[in-house]
Amino acid sequence: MLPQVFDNKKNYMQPDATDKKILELLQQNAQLTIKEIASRINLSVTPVHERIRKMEREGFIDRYVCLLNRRKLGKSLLVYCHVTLDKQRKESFEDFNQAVTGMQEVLECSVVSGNFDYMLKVVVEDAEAYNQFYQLKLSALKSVLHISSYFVISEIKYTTGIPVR
Amino acid sequence: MLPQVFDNKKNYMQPDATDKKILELLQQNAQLTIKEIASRINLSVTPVHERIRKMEREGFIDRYVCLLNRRKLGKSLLVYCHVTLDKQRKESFEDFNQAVTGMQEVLECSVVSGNFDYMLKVVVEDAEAYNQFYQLKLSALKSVLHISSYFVISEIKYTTGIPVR
DNA sequence: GTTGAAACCGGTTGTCT
DNA sequence: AGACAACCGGTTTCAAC
Repeated sequence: MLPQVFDNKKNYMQPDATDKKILELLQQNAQLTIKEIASRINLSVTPVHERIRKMEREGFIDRYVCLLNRRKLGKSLLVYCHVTLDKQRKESFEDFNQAVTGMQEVLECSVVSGNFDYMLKVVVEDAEAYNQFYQLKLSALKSVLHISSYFVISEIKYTTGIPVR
Repeated sequence: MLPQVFDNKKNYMQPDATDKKILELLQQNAQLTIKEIASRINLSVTPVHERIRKMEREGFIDRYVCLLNRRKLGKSLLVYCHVTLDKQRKESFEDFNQAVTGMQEVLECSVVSGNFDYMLKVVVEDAEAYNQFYQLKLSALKSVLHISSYFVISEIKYTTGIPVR
């Protein structure tokens, strides 16, 4: 008998071609009924249902959300920021991570390679609201040394769907 | 009687506080049943149902999607790119917009203010896959003059939920 | 993997307040 | 505009193939 470490194939399960088709459809429209998905990929409802549940259990499907129209809700301004931290302070990164996680205006925040430390994506009402955010929240953090702001003039493409082929 | 241009309040309908609570919940978890939402905001199912349908009709709710775990699906590398176009060529922007819209690796693409023209968010398998994308797809476009790539080392925050308060 | 059936539950609609 | 109840359709589970 093989030692346990070699006996766990099921933990490394990967979606097959059929699973990937299902994921593609759900990434575009999570409201599709199982019935509808089944008919599009020429299967019956039972296996489609089982595949979806399995992928949810295994963590391939993170969660289901609705996407709102930010303009309609008055959040017309999108800004990408480059942030550089003060490396002198040992706890800068932890402090900044925690602060940013709590800011509703910040949709995305990543540590990046290059001549600055963080890339942020920020959503606010307008230029004045961004000024408030910039002055009172972001640059107010002790860990922040420098910020560059890039205002979005036109959104060409936005999708949450990752390639699954 | 008022001229027609003043007689269209319904076209400028905005969500009230109850609507916004519903949107907040659906942004976090679109699988919540109407029943569950109703109980959380102390209403019965009928008004919740009507409010959701209205916001879908009016375009406040764009669509419902499922979010996948990109690492589990082998797309481990996230890259932000700054792209500068060749302004000599009149049709550069249209060409670039169209090309990028068709690239599955590009999740986000925006025209920005500043010392470059576009901000892109790209998802690929690994460094080698990014090299392929960079060499064969992005820098292969005639309209592209310059590209700077910023590799994501650590994703601190990612949400699709915009602030609705 | 398929079919069919059955139980269940949520969405949907109409009526009433 | 909200509550209540009845109906309909999809989900979920099961058995048998």
